[in-house]
Amino acid sequence: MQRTNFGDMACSIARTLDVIGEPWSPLVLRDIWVGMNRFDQIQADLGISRKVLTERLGHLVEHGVLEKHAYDNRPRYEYVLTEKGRELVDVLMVMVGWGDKWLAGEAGPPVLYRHHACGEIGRVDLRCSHCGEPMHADDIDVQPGPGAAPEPASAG
Amino acid sequence: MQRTNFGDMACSIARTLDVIGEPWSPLVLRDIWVGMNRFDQIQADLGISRKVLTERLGHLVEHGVLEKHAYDNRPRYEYVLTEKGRELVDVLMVMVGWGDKWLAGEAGPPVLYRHHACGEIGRVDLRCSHCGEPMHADDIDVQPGPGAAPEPASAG
DNA sequence: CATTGTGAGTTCCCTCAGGGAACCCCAAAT
DNA sequence: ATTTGGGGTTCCCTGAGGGAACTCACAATG
Repeated sequence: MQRTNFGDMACSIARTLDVIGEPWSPLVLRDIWVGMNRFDQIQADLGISRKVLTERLGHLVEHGVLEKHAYDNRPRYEYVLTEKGRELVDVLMVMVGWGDKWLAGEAGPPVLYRHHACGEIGRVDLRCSHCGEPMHADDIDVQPGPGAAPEPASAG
Repeated sequence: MQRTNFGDMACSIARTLDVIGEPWSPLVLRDIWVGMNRFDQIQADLGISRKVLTERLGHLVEHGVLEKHAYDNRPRYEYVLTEKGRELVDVLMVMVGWGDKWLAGEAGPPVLYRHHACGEIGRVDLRCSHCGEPMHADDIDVQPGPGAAPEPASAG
């Protein structure tokens, strides 16, 4: 719906929302991430309208997050994550972490992550790329970068 | 448009989207995070309709992400992040990281983060809570957790 | 050959959410 | 008494999402 164009704002959050901010887009991405690569699979899993799914897949392909590959002589396609798309999954993983902690309730988290490197169940943790210490909202100061908007303050 | 209710899905992504998935919500959160705590400030900064801003602030308060505080004898309020809300900012920080890398272009990132712990400009990095090694989409296997849905596989 | 099946969309109508602008309420300040 | 300003409401209009039916290209089947 998003009539306002977020992509033009000098803010990486708004720009990212321009790519996956529309309703259903993150869930479409999730499905493809976990191996549901075909139109009807995703449609059935999410219960999304076919019209909207068509629109979302097109949008994600257009933005280079997905690629559409033919897998048959017939007109059959599957959608796969690009490198850009796989890195976008980072955002989903952090959403899962937050949802698990604050919204899962009694039942506990719906899924668990087994980390290849250590073989254990783990959660994702945010750390500073420079020093490796935890990095959260209160651990940083936000300051203008090279691509900051000229006058009206905006927050990246 | 009679949105499908994401909050009822057995998926922490969908549940998180139920809280901040609506258009504008992440940008409202961002504004409050960087210190724009008042209705008219946010409205002017984002160019959002006042009606929608009212609705979004109410929704975020209702879900415990924001608190509404009177700051005057007059009916004046400011919105502040709760602990739950501050942790939600993690999601925004990762969105910023992705947007900076893939969408910022020539101009470079609109904002920079200075990390209190080390004093340096840093980005946020995802690591395994168990072993501390990098943790991204390809570094994990997803498996059902205690709160998984009974039959239809869901990923989240 | 005609029929059936299937994945991947299109098309159509209906309702409801977002945009925009005007309006309202309350408590200072003048 | 009137103005100002923050914090919303109310109104109408447009357009996006839901849902279901329809289409299209090809393969397999009888």
